[in-house]
Amino acid sequence: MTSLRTPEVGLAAACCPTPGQPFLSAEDARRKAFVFKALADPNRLRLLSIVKGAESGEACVCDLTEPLGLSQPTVSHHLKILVDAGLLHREKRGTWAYYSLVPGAIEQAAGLLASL
Amino acid sequence: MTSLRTPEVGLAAACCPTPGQPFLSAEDARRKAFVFKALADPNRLRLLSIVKGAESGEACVCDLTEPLGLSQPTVSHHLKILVDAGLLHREKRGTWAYYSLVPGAIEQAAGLLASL
DNA sequence: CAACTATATCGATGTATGTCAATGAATGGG
DNA sequence: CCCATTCATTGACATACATCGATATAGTTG
Repeated sequence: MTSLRTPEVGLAAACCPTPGQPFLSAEDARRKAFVFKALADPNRLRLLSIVKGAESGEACVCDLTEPLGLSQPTVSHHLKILVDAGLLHREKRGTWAYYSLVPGAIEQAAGLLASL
Repeated sequence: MTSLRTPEVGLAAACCPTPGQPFLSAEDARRKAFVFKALADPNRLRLLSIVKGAESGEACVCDLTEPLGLSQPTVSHHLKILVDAGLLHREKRGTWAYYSLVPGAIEQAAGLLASL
């Protein structure tokens, strides 16, 4: 990605219905596609699944590297994409970075489909 | 696409919950990601939106080329991806190919998120 | 059968994406 | 203050993908 675009806020901007349009505008489509792009990778779905199923509701990178069989930089990369899409929340506590589901984000992403 | 893989059935195979697993299996993740991949493109979302909003519930390729500003081969390509994902249904009547939403497919795709 | 129309497929091309090894940045412990 | 640990960033590379023009296929009509 050239990434000179706006930081992209993910779900926060992709949830607005545009009633007057005959069909999905290019901008709305782009914003919604951005969220689905984050969901369009098996390893990212598994990351979401692990975080969702975690006892404490959160997981650090070191917990996520081994079950997926990916390198630490790769996991970090995927987590960033999920955070940018508004699906995961990142909290740094000491040396560790804890990732947790953004409340309601999954449901909101599902709602993007209903408002096509 | 190398496309020597199995034809990939999209939603039909991506909807099975696997209760015993600690988290999403690699295979389930792959199948679900396949559906989200189909949704991860702005033009494909707009195609779905147009078909959904069509009076008759269906649209032919010639109706879809102009509003998106894409070439006919490109539109055909995107439609094939949506059909393979189980989201659209294709019916050839005479010279025209009519595309319509697979009933319940959108809701089913949304359900994939709930069963992470 | 020939000509026309609507779609699909093919081949090429530029860009995006997933992945890793190497490196950098921040924190905590001796 | 140095070192170990945890995570993020960078650079490189191979693969996947979106797109188009050209071509093939199939149905329609003369």
